[in-house]
Amino acid sequence: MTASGRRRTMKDVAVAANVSEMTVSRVLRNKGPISKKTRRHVLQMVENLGYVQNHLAGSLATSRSNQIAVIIPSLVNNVFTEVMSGITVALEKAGYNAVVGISDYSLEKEEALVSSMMSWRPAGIIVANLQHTVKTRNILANAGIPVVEMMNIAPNPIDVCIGLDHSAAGTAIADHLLSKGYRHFGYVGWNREDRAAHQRFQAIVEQIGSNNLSIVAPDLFEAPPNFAAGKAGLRQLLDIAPNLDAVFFSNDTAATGGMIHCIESGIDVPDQLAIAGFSGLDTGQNMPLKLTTIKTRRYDIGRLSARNILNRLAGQASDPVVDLGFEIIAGETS
Amino acid sequence: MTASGRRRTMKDVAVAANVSEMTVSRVLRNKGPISKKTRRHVLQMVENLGYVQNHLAGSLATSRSNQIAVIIPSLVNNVFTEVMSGITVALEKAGYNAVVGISDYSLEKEEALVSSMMSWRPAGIIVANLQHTVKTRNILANAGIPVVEMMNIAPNPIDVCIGLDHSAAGTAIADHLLSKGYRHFGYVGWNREDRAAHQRFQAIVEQIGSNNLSIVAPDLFEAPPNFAAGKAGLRQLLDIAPNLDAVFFSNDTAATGGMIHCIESGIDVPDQLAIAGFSGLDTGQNMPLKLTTIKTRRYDIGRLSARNILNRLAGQASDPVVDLGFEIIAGETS
DNA sequence: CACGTGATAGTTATCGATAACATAAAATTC
DNA sequence: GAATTTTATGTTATCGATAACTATCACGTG
Repeated sequence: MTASGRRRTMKDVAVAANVSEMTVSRVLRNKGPISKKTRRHVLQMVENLGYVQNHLAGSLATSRSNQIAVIIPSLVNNVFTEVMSGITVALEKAGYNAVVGISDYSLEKEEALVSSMMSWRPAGIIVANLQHTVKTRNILANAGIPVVEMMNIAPNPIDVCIGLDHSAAGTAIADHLLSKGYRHFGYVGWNREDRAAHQRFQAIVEQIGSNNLSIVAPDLFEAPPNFAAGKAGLRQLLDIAPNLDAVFFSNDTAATGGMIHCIESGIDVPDQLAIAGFSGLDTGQNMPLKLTTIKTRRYDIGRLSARNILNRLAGQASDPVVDLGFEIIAGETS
Repeated sequence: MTASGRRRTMKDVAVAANVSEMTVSRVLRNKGPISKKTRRHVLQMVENLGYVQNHLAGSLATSRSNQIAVIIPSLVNNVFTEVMSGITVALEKAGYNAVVGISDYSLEKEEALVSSMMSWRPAGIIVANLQHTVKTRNILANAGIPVVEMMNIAPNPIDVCIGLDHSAAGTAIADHLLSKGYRHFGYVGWNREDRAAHQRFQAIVEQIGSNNLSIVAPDLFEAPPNFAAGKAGLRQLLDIAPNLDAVFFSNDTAATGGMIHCIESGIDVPDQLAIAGFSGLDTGQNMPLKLTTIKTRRYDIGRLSARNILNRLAGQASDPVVDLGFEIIAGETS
């Protein structure tokens, strides 16, 4: 069917169909008036020649593209996978593509990625969190395209932010365990570069402090703890502080690992030790004991971030701050 | 710092630096001889103006880009996240970007994605698996860029394939359980659209059949089972066939769910029921009982797929078939 | 000291599309 | 049936860079 050889251009199609390039362009973009007959004929030639449009040229001419840049800290973290799913599904429906970069929780890498991606003149850009280098912020602020900072919210986003209030989430989960009567708290997590986790942690510490209690929070990891790290982390934490009666984990996956540690070590949950996570992942809700956690709307954060950009590209206005909230799941581990 | 207003072009920089556009271009690409002084000066102006190169124009002129298209079936599946990590890390090092599309295990969506992504003239393309529509295959075969089909291998890839032999993997895991003396087999999984899973399943069925034994494999799911589905799936399977002594899961996540079901239901693993997964994910290896499974080199598949493309772009040749193999993990669940 | 040689910088044509304007043919109006 | 829209198509200039070629200039050499 498609012949090999030199790359086909619009001209090839035009010649084959005996029309001008402009007509081909119009047919392919469904723009302007084209007779049914011409359209059919042109499309036939496109098919015959196996012609694929060159969006580089098109975008250069229109200075418009259907690519949306997305920069997230990690793909290993289940949370961002769900966010990404939301984004790609929403974009796909509108005929847009996501160009993904992984910053690995490094603001410097993020800066490099933003810079590099900008050079492709994306139609919009989605970044995670609100903390960026000065240069990143500068580029984004002057990009002239819709920017969404997702996951977290704050009063003054660069452009628009969509997510939840992590401080409030931290306070809420701390309150929950406090109200259940726990008094000896521990924390297993990582928040050196993960600003949102850090915010939650700070809120937890503060809330517990305001009840004149304290929390044991050793610096255990170099990255957000996964299942294995959560499991090992709880063991280490209990070595340091054996008399804890409740432990916060910085995410559900680590908390699930913690639960497994308890099962293995014969620690009774929640009577001997309460466990709380963050995210509300499926896995935690399907453990023998339903995990106490905070459910966030990850998929929706992705979906709405994408939609927000598409809407603004279509001329709609947007609130600068979109709070999708969160929900306490009072599980069986507390 | 960066002024707002009209987008800067290379010309703006050229004028500001009092040199030709070509000189600016040379400085920015580190190409051709440029005096130290001019280079410094030009870079200063770039900085001052906050100029960001327009790769659309550049790529159009050179018909070369630093974007690699990647199409995977799913992001929710942990396997592909690790693959993606491998890809992005490898690409990043070389200054390339990944453009990701999710096919959702649909060959039609894959076709649409391939078509759409090709229009951006990526430097290379990575797709998952070996099964594609005729049109997809056609486009890829005539794309004139390096193509990698990853995850699975077969004798005649479109261009290059990198992965493992799923039939052999199926045979191996079946052999393992057979050698342990299990005789009443069940299967929890999904393989309607997931060709690789289907291959493994077929090999399992065949191997078991050749020992004059059979396997109970109801059609339970609409998508690859996750943790919750694995858990529920095992329950359903045991309802149908209570006397099984060994169950294969199509992936580790589902198998882990199955283990949880056993813990909850007081089913003794492995004495009463053996469990086997596929992938060798971290989680399965950190359960109270180490999961019996097949370990695949997911990260490496991604990494090497990306490297393969980069190498070929640099003129190196490549074997058409790269088998990264697999490894049986004889865990404690069998 | 005239001349080749390498280092540095500039010119012109081009990549493949689309915007904006111009034109031709068909349909409508009076 | 001439005038006026409307519909369908073609022309030309342009988007922002780079390839390929050309033009300087400084410098050492026989």
